[in-house]
Amino acid sequence: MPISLHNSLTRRVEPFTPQDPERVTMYLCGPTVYNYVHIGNARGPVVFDVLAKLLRRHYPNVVYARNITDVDDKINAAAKERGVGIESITTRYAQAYREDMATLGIAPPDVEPHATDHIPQIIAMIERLIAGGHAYAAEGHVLFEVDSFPAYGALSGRDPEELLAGARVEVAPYKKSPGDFVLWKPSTPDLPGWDSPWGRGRPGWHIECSAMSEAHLGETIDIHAGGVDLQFPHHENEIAQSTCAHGGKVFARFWLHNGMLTFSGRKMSKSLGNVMLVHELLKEHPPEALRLLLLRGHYRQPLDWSEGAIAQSISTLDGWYRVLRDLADIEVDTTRLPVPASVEAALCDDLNTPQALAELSQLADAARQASTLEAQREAKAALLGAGAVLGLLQQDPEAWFKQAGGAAEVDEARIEALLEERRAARAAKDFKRADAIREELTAMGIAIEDGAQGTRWSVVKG
RNA sequence: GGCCUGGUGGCAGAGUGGUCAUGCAGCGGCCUGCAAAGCCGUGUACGCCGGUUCGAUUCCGACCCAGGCCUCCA
Repeated sequence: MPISLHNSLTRRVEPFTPQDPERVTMYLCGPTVYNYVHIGNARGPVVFDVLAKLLRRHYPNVVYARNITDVDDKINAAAKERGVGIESITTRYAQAYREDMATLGIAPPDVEPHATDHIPQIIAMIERLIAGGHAYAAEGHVLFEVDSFPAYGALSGRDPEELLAGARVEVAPYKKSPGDFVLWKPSTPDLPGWDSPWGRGRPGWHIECSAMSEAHLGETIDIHAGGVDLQFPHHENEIAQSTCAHGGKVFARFWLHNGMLTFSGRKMSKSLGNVMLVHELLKEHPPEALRLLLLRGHYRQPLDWSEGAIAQSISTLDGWYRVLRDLADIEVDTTRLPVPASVEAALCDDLNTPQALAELSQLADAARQASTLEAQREAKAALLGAGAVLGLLQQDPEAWFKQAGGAAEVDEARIEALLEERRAARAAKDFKRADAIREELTAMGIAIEDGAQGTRWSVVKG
């Protein structure tokens, strides 16, 4: 089934055909590593992880790059504030980012370029831009000359003239035009810097992504993804830089933008101070529920984060894992899981994950009702296959039910002892005692179910 | 002010020019020692006003409201 994706360049859903089916390329703007990331920062990585998984089922070779920005004024500020070196900040938070992403079930990208490993490429690209008349040096800075690129503003639907009128920021005196942006800026001795034709300095933010995607994916890439808040100016600037550095070649054929995560209806952002750190959320909630929550809305729509939504996601996963637990003895070949057609169709339609999740619920119903061994095997494989492409349902059902919400400990021995005592009480028809034990377990945060296969327990998650 | 999204049942959230979204919660029943789970059944949903149409939640226009971007931002 062909994949269709909404392309921000045309504002339409278009059939996706790669430039080279033997090498499909995708780039996602990664984090600036100066602190832990918040859950809003994880939305893009999660939805585009699903896209990467989908693409890999359609094409033999997908190269997915997600960068690490490890040179930035915010990093410098954080290092100074804490009285530590730049590298101790970037190393620490890059590692924390990898861990957070992995815990959310996000597969590592094929390439994870670091900006500081690409300084020669950045300098070379800037030199090309200057040579081509698209950039100029001024007072130790190098600036991109927006007027040299007539298509500037096409992605975000902006008229360059109006942009200048709307500029809220004081315009630096060395700029030829207010819209010009920094490619290279000078560093003082206390700041990280590299020797360059323009003196010791450091790169601007936008040029990093252009240089890194060129280095690893080539001059024209198939898909460039990121949050919609990066559409302007970051992505617009990337297009300007890369197109001009590549003699007018198309930079990215498809631009995908995910909507913002909101909290009480407001964009979750560091500057508003309404952020929920992934690092903190993982202490209290099962990671899979957080991932599911991020996939419950269409990626281009805003999605509101709330405790209630987490609880709903947990309930949903409880239901699905209950089915898988009942089918635990059914053997399926997990190395070749099929993606059910209904789920495939939903995802191929501009990554409609809410629809895919609705289909997953149907598959769970079907699996629950399967009666013959063959039907059960098929239904379980379908459920696991659907889960695999979404990055869900991949753990042992028992592990799901027995894990605490976050880092809390579960005293299994004590639970088993109480359940054994309750079993004896029920056998003796001492229901008063049996119910008292159940209440005790409830107080411990343990729920139980009496079924045909005996009594099962699970941790009540928050 | 400019540009761009979106307003769907108690909540979340897809979708469609004319019979069903789906999930969570609720209600009734079956099952159960009682629960839980499961099963069966259950709800005058599509911001407002016009227009096009045999028929509009779906297309068009105006309006109201919410959110995002306008060089920190996923």
